Order: sequence, then C-alpha cells, then structure tokens
Amino acid sequence: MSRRLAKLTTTSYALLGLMAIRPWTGYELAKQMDRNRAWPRASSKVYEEPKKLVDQGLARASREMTGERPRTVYSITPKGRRALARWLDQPGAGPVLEFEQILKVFFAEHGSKQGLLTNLHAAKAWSRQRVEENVAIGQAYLEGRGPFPERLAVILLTATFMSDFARLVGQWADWAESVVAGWPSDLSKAEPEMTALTALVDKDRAYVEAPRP
Amino acid sequence: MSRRLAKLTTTSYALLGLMAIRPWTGYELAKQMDRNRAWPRASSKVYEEPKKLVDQGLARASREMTGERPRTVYSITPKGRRALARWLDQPGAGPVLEFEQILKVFFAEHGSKQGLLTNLHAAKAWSRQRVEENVAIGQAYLEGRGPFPERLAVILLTATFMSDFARLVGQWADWAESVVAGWPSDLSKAEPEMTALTALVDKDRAYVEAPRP
DNA sequence: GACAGCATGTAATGAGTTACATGATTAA
DNA sequence: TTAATCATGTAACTCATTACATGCTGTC
Repeated sequence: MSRRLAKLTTTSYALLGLMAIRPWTGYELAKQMDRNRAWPRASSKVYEEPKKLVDQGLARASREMTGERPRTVYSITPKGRRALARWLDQPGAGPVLEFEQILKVFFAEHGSKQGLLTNLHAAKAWSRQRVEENVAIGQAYLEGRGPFPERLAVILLTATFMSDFARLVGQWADWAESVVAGWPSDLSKAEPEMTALTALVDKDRAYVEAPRP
Repeated sequence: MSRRLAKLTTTSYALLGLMAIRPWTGYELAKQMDRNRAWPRASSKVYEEPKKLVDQGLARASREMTGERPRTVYSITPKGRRALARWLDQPGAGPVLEFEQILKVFFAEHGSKQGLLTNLHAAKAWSRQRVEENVAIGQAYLEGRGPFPERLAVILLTATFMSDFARLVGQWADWAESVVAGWPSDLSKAEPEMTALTALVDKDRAYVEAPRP
C-alpha cells in the first residue's frame, strides 16, 4: 500500500531537520535521534519513517554497500527544505512529560516507604547519569571537539534547557528524599509541610506577577 | 477476543492507583488523569483501559444509570491493591520528555528568526498558563479547599516538581528570547555565547561533584 | 424548546515499541 | 578464530489518538 498521502508527524520533521544539516545513514539518524532529548523515538521507527519523506519527494534515498550489505543514505531535497521551513515557522506544541517515577511517588501511600525511597533514588540516579553525560558533551565543545561547531549557538539554547531539566530532577529528588526521611512507615500518616506549600505558591505567584522581560 | 492475558501498562497502573483512592466513574477518571501531569493520556484511552483491570480481577465495574444512560463506576479489589503495591515497590522509568517547541528551536537555522521567536513565545505562554493553574490549585489547598486534603503530603511532593518544571520552561524561554534578540536575521551567522557554555558546564560539574546529601 | 456544554462512550486508524534476524567490524 | 558489539533493517503487535455519536442538564 502507498504511503503517498500519509500526513507528516513531528517525528517526520525531526528527521527532515537532521537531513537539513547533512545526509545521514539510517543508523546515524537513529543515533542522532537518541542524543536529541527533545523527541525520543525507538530506532526501528527511525529506520522506517524516512521512507515517507522519500515518497513525498522531501528526501532522497541512495543505496550504498558495506561489503555485501546494503545501506541507505538519506538527503533532503529543495522541496524538503521548503516544507521544513514552513513547519519551523508554525508554533509547536508545549512540553509533554511522562514520568513514571513521580507517578509512583504520587501513589506512594498504597505502597511502602521503602518503595517510595527506591523511586526517589532511581530519579537521582537518572539525573546524575544525564548530568555526567552533559558535562562530557559540554567539555568537548569547550575544547573545540564538539560535533557541528557551526551550530553551537542554537545547540547551546536547547542544551541549556535539557541540562537545567536534568539537574531539576535530581535536586527535586534530593529534596523529596529529605522530606520523606522524616515520615512514618505508614505513609498515610505523613504530615504535609505547610511551609513548603506556602513557598511553592509564593514562587509561582512571583513568577506570574513579574514584569514581562 | 479476550483481554485476559494482556499485560498491564503504566497507564493501567495509573488508573489502578486512582481507584485505590476511591471509586470513580469513567468520566471522573478521565478528568483526574488530565490533572495528573505525570502520565497524560487521551480520555478515550481512559474509558477503555479499566476493562483490562476488570478482566484480571483487579477492579470491579458497577453499572449505574443517569436517566436512560448507563455509566460505569470502577473500584479496586483486594487483589488490585496487592498488584498496585507490588508495582509501586519496583523502581520506575525516568522522565521522558517530548518537547516540540524546543525541537523547532534546535533546527531554527533552517527557518526564520521570526519563527524561532514565535516558538519561544509559545513556550512562555504554555508556562504562564500552567503556573497560573498551579497558583489556583495551591491557593485552594492553603484555604483548605483542595481535593483529598488527607493526601496533601504526597501531593505536595509531586506538585513541587511539576511547578518547578513549569517555571523552568518559562524562565528558559525568557532567557533564550533575550539571547536570540541579539542574533542576525540569518541565524546560521549567530555567534554562540561562550560564557553561557562555560556557566552551563560549571553548573553541571558543581552538581555532580557536590557531596551526596 | 433550543442551544451550549457536560458526560459517556465506540470505531477507525495510525504511530510507536518490542522482538527478532543477520551482516560487518573489532578486540581478545 | 571466536566472541562481542556495531550496524541495518523487518515483522508483529499494541498502545494511543482523532474523530465521531449521542444522551443528559442547565439556562436563556
């Protein structure tokens, strides 16, 4: 069956965007999507999706050989560049977060205190791992070894967010752990920290009331 | 065909967790999932999924009537509580973020400067909206009007993260906007702010090197 | 008594993941 | 020379979304 009329998804455009930088093989696209934390997708999807772009004339596929084994190199077409530019000019969707660890924290009273601490610990581990990766990447750029140095200005914008986010997770988990440490084993008896609630609302209010920069 | 052997997903457990708090109708579950920012799902899914729980004996469905129209009220079973407790004790997956706006920022050089600013503005709008909602909810709790006040201790843990996250998005977009303001129309000519890169790496390094609390 | 919006779903479709298969390359 | 890992996909399946349908309720 034809993919001719299939509508493009955000995933399609993410791949088209990569192709606008340079041509890539399927494997390279998969690796690149992995690094780009803003739109994570399974690599099988990354191998599949570019075919749609080719069907619509937005990309070209060229078959190459590694020994006996064929591989595909994808590159963007002028029509693809125009489609990409149109997409980039439209406002995109806001962040969507899926966070299983925090979901478990939300229902913690129906499990054990140990389970709650386990999940906070897992969040800290995730954060530390990410931040360590980020240090390595940042260090590489500082030493002039980072990939696509000509794109650094834009990369720095997004990396700043991803980095802040990774630290936020860890700092939150640290704080939550210290709060939970004082709770009884029967979590349904835990007392809320009203000062934390007040502080939270104050911070939020200060933010919405701050003069627009 | 039977759903008898279907494996439970995180979505299933999210619903089971809600049922552990009290019985809900399908519509109430859908609304509640909407509010719980940690695991967003389309409401049609929320109507569908509990059937799996009933098939496995983890929940009970009772048919009620609103006039001529039937509706279903779901409640958890003892077996369901045990399954939930087991799930809660396992470490969950780390956060997964889908952020289309930032994806567009990442590819900004292939669009216009105006498009880039449009997306930063959209991110700010998203943030402001969320924070305003959070203020209203927090205010309600401060006044003793919040739902499930007996769960406040745990709610406060997760709300703190979601609130910090919403503010992070806005503060990042504010900063990015001020950086981009100084860029030329041809975004491929934009100069990276090396001081921002240094600051970023320093922050990350300070975080990983800080003594574990 | 009609219209808007709340409430309660089902159906069709498609996006995405997990599992699998296998060739090429490198390190031991 | 074998094992591990990198590279390149395909197939089967399921999760999830969008679109639709329609009853109920309050209000003008």
